[in-house]
Amino acid sequence: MPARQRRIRGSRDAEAARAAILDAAIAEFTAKGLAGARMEAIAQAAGVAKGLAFHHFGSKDGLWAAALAEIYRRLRVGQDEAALDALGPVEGMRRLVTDTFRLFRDHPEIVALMNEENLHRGRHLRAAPEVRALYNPLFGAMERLLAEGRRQGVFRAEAEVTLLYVALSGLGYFYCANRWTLSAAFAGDLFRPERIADYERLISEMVVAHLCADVRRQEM
Amino acid sequence: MPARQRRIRGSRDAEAARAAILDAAIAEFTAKGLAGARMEAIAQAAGVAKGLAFHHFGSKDGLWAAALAEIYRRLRVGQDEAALDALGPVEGMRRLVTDTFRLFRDHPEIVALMNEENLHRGRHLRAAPEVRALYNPLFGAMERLLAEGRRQGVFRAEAEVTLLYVALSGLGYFYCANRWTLSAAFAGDLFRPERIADYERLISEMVVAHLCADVRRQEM
DNA sequence: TTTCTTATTGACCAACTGGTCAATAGCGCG
DNA sequence: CGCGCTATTGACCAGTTGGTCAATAAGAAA
Repeated sequence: MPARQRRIRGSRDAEAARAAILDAAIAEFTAKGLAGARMEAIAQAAGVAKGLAFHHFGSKDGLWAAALAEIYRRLRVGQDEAALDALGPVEGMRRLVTDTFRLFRDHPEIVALMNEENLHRGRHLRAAPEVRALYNPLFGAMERLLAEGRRQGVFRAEAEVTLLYVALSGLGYFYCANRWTLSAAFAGDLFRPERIADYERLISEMVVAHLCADVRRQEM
Repeated sequence: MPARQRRIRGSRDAEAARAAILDAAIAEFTAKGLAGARMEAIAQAAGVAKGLAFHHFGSKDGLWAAALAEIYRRLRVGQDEAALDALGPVEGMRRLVTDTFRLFRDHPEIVALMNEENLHRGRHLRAAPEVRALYNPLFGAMERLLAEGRRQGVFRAEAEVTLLYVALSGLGYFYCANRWTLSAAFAGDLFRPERIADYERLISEMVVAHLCADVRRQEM
């Protein structure tokens, strides 16, 4: 068997160099944003010449687009929709909320790049139509949870999946994206483990409570 | 009576020029971010020489800090906590959710600047301790709503105000902050009026359902 | 080996950008 | 009126930055 993998045409290991540049770019973009990032700094962190980054990615924008695609790949693999079905509707939905929260917590680069991409009105993302398909399996799993919940009679509220997903993501996203301004504004580090645990409990209860709630609640 | 206001020492109207620069800066920062913004573009949009911006704000960072302070001022005046008490616990809380959502929807500059400030780990905000006090009246109003709700027996869940506020804000924030990537990823413009109305209903129900829910819900 | 393709480098550049400064022009004050 | 203070300008600058390019190295193909 060949030692590792078929080497790409050219020199030592083009694939590895490309990956190193991409990793360094994600780190730099996360810390400085698109406009604030420096190609020289990225190349240096990757241990290659600056020209090589342009050789592999064409331009700063090209590198950004590649970084963004990689981010969405990580987002997809972080959400394990297969595991949800086995948990049943209530626990499955709760798990989806906490997993999404954890994903944003553990991957600041996802949050940072999504923010920056929205600053540019999703220009680079619109050019990547494959991203849309990533959400299909997740939405499918959510549909199944909702249907099963209604069948069992525990879920009484109607819910549209995409809006529900937006709400559920937002609960986790904001906490992570605005970590610094929130901490500065209200005092107290939000990322202390017990605060995180409190919040995780709050938001999963919130989603479940809504799904289980009778649509006609007592009017005060 | 003097025509308008006492003019400041110096030439024509320093205050007006300062305000024009600040407005232009907020617009430019919103569109391009801190690193992407150009001092020359800001000055041109304000109709003044670039040097004047430095004269009034010292540096790009100084201008950023001033813009950020102005943003938080707008955030405060957009939340009318006095009106909440009159609505009673359920409707008051619902109103708080929808008002916060509307605030982020109508003021993209708040969302954009908060995002960028978090990229810099809240460095500029920590230097502005007056921001902390802005939240006190809001938190006070929330506390009163919660207490009244518990007294009436409609709110059965325990809730800590700051975490509840984070959750409630996140529901509206994410929808606006990620408008472009969400639209690109799932197809369909999120800002069509009926989608907004659907979402508004969803998130206010979500918060209220949680507060009203019995902590011990039926386990599936 | 020779050749062809491609990865990789380091020097180089033209454009840009935050910031400075000397000069000027209004305005209030004595 | 003349003095002093400050807003305002436009020219200027030095450091930076995305991007280019000719030269080189190194594997694959023949």
